[in-house]
Amino acid sequence: MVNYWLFKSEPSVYSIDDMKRDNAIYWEGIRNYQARNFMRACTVGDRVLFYHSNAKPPGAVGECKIVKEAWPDPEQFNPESKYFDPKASFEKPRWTVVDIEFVSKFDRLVSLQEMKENAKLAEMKLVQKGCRLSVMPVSKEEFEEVLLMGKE
DNA sequence: GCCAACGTTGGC
DNA sequence: GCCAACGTTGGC
Repeated sequence: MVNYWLFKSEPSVYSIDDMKRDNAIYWEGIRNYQARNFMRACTVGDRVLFYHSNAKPPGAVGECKIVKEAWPDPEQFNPESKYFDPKASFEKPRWTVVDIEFVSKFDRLVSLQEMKENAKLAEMKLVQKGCRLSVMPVSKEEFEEVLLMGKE
């Protein structure tokens, strides 16, 4: 079964254009348990909305897919990394990454405001107040609606 | 740059 | 286990 997700990234740190250039990466640096647990539920072939947060304007900009399921985030073991976690060990890793691959960049950005204004997306986690999750599930219908909004 | 909404930490 | 203090996220 295919699941649908939304991954947030700050474009000043890593944008959809970086994603397009690199083609496939592991999604490093998630340090929130809820987001981590969603990543652990990702399966190969799941579809991902790529979202620009802290941007002007914030919004969905493209599509990716899961190509490798959860494995330990190597950054947690690296003292030089800003994602280093002294409480993590090889025996007991705390944090997880998944590998994603670029699928497409939207013709146009689908802004957060547009998504809030679309009645079909009223139940979407993203548009609900106080949602700061950087990895979150999306329904099939919501995913397809956002894809449609990103065309033309 | 501000600040609301959370999540995490650590003293007790 | 409570909760105050602190840190982070992310829209505006």
